Amino acid sequence: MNHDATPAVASAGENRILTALPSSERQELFGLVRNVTLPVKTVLFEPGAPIEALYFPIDGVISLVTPLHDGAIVEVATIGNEGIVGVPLVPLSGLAVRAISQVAGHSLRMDATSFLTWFERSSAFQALVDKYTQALFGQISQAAACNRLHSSEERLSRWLLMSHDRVGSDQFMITQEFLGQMLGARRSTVSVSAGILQRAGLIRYVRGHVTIVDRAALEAVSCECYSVIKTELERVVQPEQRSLRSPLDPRSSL
Amino acid sequence: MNHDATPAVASAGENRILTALPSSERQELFGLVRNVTLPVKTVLFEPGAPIEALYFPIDGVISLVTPLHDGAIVEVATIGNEGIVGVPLVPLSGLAVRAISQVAGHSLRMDATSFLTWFERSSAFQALVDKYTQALFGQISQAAACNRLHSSEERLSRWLLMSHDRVGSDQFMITQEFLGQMLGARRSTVSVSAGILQRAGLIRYVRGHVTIVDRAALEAVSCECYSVIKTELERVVQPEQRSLRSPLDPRSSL
DNA sequence: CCATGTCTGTCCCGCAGCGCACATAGGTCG
DNA sequence: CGACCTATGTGCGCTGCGGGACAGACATGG
Repeated sequence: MNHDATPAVASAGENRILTALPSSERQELFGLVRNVTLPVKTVLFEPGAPIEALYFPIDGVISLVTPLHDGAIVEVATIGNEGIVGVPLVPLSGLAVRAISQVAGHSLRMDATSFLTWFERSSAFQALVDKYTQALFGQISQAAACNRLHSSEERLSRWLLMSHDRVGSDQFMITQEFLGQMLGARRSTVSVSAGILQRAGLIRYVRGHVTIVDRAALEAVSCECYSVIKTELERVVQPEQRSLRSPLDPRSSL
Repeated sequence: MNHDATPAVASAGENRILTALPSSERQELFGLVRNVTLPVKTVLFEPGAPIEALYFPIDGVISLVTPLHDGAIVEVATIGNEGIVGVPLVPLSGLAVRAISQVAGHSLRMDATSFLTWFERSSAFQALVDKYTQALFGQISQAAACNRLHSSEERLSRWLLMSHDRVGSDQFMITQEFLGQMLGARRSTVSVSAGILQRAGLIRYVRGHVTIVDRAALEAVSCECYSVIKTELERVVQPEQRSLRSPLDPRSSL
């Protein structure tokens, strides 16, 4: 399933967390990772299972999903080359979610022990990981609100945009059945929503092959959550700045 | 709004994170905190605003909510004496959510700088904070799924149970209007759901005063999310153990 | 004790999306 | 080429809940 010695650079380039490191550290870290190919539906870890390895995606999309007792699953975050799969990492403990690849691609795999060692050793690495963890936290929070209040069409558009950003291509594969699970919607609902987008000329969708045709229009259809999440993720690898949004109403009293 | 020198122990006792620390460290930490009273609707921080202080609730309930551009807000997590308000903390950065007290109570307030200092200095403190952060992460993930798939009645029951655990009493105050915002539902929807629970004899609800009458029955009505989240939060202050749930299907391949 | 504001129960309408079912088109493989 | 599987489009009834609007019960201050 995974192949060592795969060419290190894929279509979307490198993982942006690692790229943001000082080059000397980055070179050292590259010695600790292994390039693995992740076919669609590969499960990287299950809820509660201790994390043995973390993944720095290069291309493709990996989702964090919450499985419910009745077998339903709901996506809570998607991770691409802007992030890390496996944080927040606590030794001997596990995350409460499943990580599963949605769009096939490549990742750099790092042992949890190596990760922890580097986290201790490199303040640059630690800062990036901490910032990403916080952004991931925000992404999930936004998804929680989005899942509650936004329509299936808005959420579908958001999902397509987020995936478009992550795979380095206008086209990628995802079946409507699978998409329905991610969005917490019935397949037929996805079919209808996708049909609307398709007839409007925003996408093309044939047997699992999605093509983004009119990105700008898609952004207009999508809910605000897309840009909110994107902005927050961009901040992780951007140089210093104080606050995420305008400090609107700094804590009311106290 | 906040009063120093408030009696240190309230109905629900102490904050369980701090209580789990070795007593010597705990005593030292108590020198850094201040007991503050948090009336209902007190905003502790806004999305994007740098965190200046963290709160260790003693009683009462504080919610993390995601505000949307149209003014709607959705609750993504509730925090009581089992947790910390303000994590994951990254210097100069802010969380993407608003923290607002839902049920009035008391908290121990700690400056962010003191928090970071202790986080560096005490491995016990660090371990607890990290574990709680991970549990909070899980709580939000579960809420994201719950918000999508569960009925308003299930979610209402869950909310009541979680609050019941946190306030040290069978009775507390929360208006249906406010509850509706938390649940991402109309007030009238809450009224109907609450009416059903009330007529069934599970709760009493008069002008903002909720009384939990039949807790067991409430658990039966609530979705699984209540127990999933509770279990995960309990683990934080419990002695070592390896995994959250059974390591069902350890990563499929690789 | 009354006025005003708050909180709640209820009703009507409309719709998004579920549950279920079925038909068809695009691929695959022998 | 034909059997067969996968993925999609679509229709229909049902329902939970949004949107909006009122009226009654309760609380608090003047």
